[in-house]
Amino acid sequence: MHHLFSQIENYHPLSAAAKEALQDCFKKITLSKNESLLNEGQVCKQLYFLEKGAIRGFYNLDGKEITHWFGFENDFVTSFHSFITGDPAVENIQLLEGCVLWSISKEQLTQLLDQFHEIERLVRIVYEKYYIRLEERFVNAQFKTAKELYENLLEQTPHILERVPLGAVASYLGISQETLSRIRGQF
Amino acid sequence: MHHLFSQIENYHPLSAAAKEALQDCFKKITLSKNESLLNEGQVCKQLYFLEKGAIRGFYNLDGKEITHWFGFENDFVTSFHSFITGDPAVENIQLLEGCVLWSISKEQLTQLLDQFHEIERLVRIVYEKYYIRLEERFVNAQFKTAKELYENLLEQTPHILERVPLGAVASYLGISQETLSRIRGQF
DNA sequence: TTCGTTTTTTGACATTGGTCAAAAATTAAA
DNA sequence: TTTAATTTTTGACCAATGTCAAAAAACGAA
Repeated sequence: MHHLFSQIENYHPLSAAAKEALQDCFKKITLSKNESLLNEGQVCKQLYFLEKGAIRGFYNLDGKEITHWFGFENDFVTSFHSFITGDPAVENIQLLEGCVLWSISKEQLTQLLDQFHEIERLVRIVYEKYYIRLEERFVNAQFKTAKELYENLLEQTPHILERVPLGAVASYLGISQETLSRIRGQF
Repeated sequence: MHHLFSQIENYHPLSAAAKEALQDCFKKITLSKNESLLNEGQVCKQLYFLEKGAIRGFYNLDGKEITHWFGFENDFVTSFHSFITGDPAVENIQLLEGCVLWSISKEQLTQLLDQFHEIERLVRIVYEKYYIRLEERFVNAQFKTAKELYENLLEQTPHILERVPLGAVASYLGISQETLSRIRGQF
């Protein structure tokens, strides 16, 4: 809990009242490797904070699993589209390692957003960071060769290569596993 | 102004007080084709609402202009990274057509966010929509052939093809202009 | 440890899409 | 109009990367 709040206050400091209200909502969850947080077709009603472990989001395309994001320590994790719109998710969320998570429901969060301007602000600021992150990833992806993508990954997020099976990394980069394996062999 | 507010209230309804405060901040701007809203290296201090016209954001890569987004009627437009972080922008914003815009400064917006919880909420909700849009574009882009990208564009945003020079569309899709031209010839 | 499963690597080959250069078509300006 | 500038198309060629199949390596469970 401590950890969660120190991260939250990294984004935006909160009053004691807001903190208390948040504390009452977040529930601790411990799950082990390969378990699922969400399966496609389900509506994602929870937002998670990942205290420890690794997670991936993936969808199915022509019988292949395409991993389109990873979550690690201190990431907020959810199936964003589904969480916001209430539509069934097209993606699955699965643990790559045993994880410690904190969970809050959309309902609870909605109430807190009504009650506390400062929590609305917190969320707004979190969104800004995540938007920028996504934008950077997007711009970085286009017009790069497979080799450049690999080098970027090595530089910017080497932990992904250390903690995630190669197949998932390849689809994350948008290249085939064979190509990634060959590139990697060159180093 | 009318128009701007009817769009804003589409995202989130506002009290009379909040509306008034917003009205005092937004300034109308009219610019003509090929003019720039922002050049790379400048800090983007304005958020724009595009009432009429078309805009593109592009950056330079190996001497080529890569258009990575378009703005059309009813879009909010800014160099997001720069606007949020205060860093110099890596991108340029240029008019593809004569435009009518409404402009608000970051300073003004920050004040309004302090004063009105409901404006903070408005912004939060706008972010959600734009995040989802970007996410969809990203997922749609990866693992598609050039032809599929073109077909998607035809289906989902045909106005882009009608109002934007081919070179800009090609880089937006992440393919070469020649390839786009050839694909287009097949139809 | 050993067997079976999963993951990663390697090889051969096909294909998409990039590049460069020039021609054609379109648009804008004089 | 006529000319100049810009945009789009076409052709020839080639490099990067995907696919399929099989071998090798790594991992896990009994």
